[in-house]
Amino acid sequence: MREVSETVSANTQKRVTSQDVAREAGVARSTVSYVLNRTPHQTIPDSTRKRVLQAAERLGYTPSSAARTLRRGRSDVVLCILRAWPFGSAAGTLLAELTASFSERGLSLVTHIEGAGMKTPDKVWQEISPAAVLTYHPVPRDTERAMRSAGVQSVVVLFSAENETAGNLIRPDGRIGRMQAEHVIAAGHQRIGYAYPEPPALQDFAGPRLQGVKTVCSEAGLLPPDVCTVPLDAQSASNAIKHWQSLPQPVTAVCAYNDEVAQALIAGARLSRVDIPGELAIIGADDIPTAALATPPLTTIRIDHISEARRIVDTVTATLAGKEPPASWDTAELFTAVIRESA
Amino acid sequence: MREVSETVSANTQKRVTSQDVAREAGVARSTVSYVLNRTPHQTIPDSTRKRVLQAAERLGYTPSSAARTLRRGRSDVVLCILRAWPFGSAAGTLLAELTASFSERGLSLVTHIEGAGMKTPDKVWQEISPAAVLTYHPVPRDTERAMRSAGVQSVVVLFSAENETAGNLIRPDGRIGRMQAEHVIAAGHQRIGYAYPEPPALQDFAGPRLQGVKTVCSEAGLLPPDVCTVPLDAQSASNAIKHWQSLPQPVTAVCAYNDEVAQALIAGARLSRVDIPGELAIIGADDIPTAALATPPLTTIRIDHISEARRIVDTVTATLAGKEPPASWDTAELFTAVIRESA
DNA sequence: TCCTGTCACTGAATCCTGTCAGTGACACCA
DNA sequence: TGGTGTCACTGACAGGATTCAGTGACAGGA
Repeated sequence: MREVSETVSANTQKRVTSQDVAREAGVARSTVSYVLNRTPHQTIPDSTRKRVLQAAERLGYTPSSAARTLRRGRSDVVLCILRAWPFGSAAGTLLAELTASFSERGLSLVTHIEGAGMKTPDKVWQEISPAAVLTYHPVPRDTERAMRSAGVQSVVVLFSAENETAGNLIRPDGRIGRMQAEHVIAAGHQRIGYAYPEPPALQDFAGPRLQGVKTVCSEAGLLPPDVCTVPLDAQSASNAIKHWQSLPQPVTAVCAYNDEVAQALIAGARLSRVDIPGELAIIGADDIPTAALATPPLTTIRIDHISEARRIVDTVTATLAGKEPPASWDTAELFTAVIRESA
Repeated sequence: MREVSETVSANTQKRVTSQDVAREAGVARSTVSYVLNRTPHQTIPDSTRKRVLQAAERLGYTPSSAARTLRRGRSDVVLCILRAWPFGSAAGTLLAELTASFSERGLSLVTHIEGAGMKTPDKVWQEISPAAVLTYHPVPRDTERAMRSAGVQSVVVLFSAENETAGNLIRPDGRIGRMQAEHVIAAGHQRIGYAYPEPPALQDFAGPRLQGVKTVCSEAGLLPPDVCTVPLDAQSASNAIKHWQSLPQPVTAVCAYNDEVAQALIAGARLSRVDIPGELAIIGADDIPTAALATPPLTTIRIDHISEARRIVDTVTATLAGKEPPASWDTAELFTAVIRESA
């Protein structure tokens, strides 16, 4: 009883507004606003400024983001929408880097992970009217229009074959496939396999990587890579390996979509007593923390999330300022081959 | 030149307001509001309702979240604040489950991953005035007060020794440690080691788990577990294993903070040619996707993120409704031991 | 002395929505 | 015929911050 009423009264507490601060400092609301926002071309003597600042501090004033957003027509929030794909620690580090870079520009980043089995694609963007939306998957034309008319100024699609229009920033993941293939071909392998991930949500990522491998194979005059979908369990991986070894011209090196798939392959190889890298070379991608801990340690392609984040932030801020976003990626600093023992 | 001006004009496009919809449908603005919100006790004939709905559709009307939030005094957004710890796929699945559960209750979840090396702890919560804030780390008293006075109605701390006050929901991770220890003791082990994670951000999680192991050891009349901090590389893990084996009464089973640490131990064991589970049993926690793929497959404690999400959502919605949140967790359905080969 | 310009500040309009208090029109009952 | 009640809808205000267009006081120049 008592606790309930306490909770209620706590909820009922009035908000401290700039009006209250103005009263406390003995000035008009507008003056408070000018002081707090350091509005240019408004001359405020230090004495007044200090009075206002102290009053705000004393009352614990927090400006209402809703009111400010309403007035200014846009917020300082950037929304990143992620599909509920099984993402690993790579996403975590990228998000942390993005947050840091955006906050240097006065923007704050929030992420929305789409729900698992949701009926309607939800519309968080209309709940928080962000200044910009970032997605890692294609956005339908009319959804984009709806976002725009809801006040979103910049919609940046990070991955998608479809949305390759101006303002969008497609990470050149084909380059990852290229580097994988180049590495194993340089090591003397002549027939290459590709381990494709199972979850459909990963399509947009896997497609370009596979394409890179294909391109290199054809440039080198080799047969195209033999593609197997490899779910994350040892038995399936073992089957894939058997398939590759039973081909007329057997596969001796496999490029895996990412390090998790690569680790599945390692587990599968152990099951069928196939030696890695002796009988089969395996190269992963992403360089997740456990890649170095595998048996044998995984050769992989590392993605530099710091420079990735920087480029994304540059694009968004340019678009918000109405400028033309900068050109494309500096691939050289984005991807690095990490050579360990598996290939 | 042309492109810039196009961008600008695109930005300048007017927002479609409920006023526009009203004009289009030939009714008053309030009527539009009543129709769109299905306000109870307002009788609107179907003909008018349809006219309004169609007008809204035709104009592509999206209500301004800022104005609505301003008016109602609170938004329907729940903000989850995460430290930039190196989180794995466990966090991803939990977040997806949370999103789905919240959206059933009409709330949308966004996540803020705190930046890597940021000077001031940033204040996203005052950028989006959420209805509730969820954190996985302790919140200072005055920060909580500031949130409350900024309109946040419910602050729920999911993990913390300090914030064990009403309304907070502390996941009983001690139970995970208990289950790990009980499993290896039941298998006959007499001396237990604990592999503690290195990143300081993981303290709040690791502490309770370790405590659970300690409790079980003392209940069973064994020596307390020997604790080593194990960074995620094979060499460090190998050193830890050597240390455990050199003790007067050597450790024969290790409980690892999580599966990643456990995988590091496996890699370390391979380096020093220690057989698992023959010479050393290892049990992890979290059951991440690669746990089943390790060599040998990892015995671990799985966390049921679906029931975890449900409980969290129940707590938040109860608090928002002014009711007393439900009692504590149903541990039995939350954690399950997954027995594989490593212990 | 009068005019102009800067300083320091204020009043009011604006952004868009939710909601309360009405208001005609019409039906129903006595 | 007069009174009551529901229906279907409208007008106006509130919510908090930003910002434009002033305004009174004072200094400086002619």
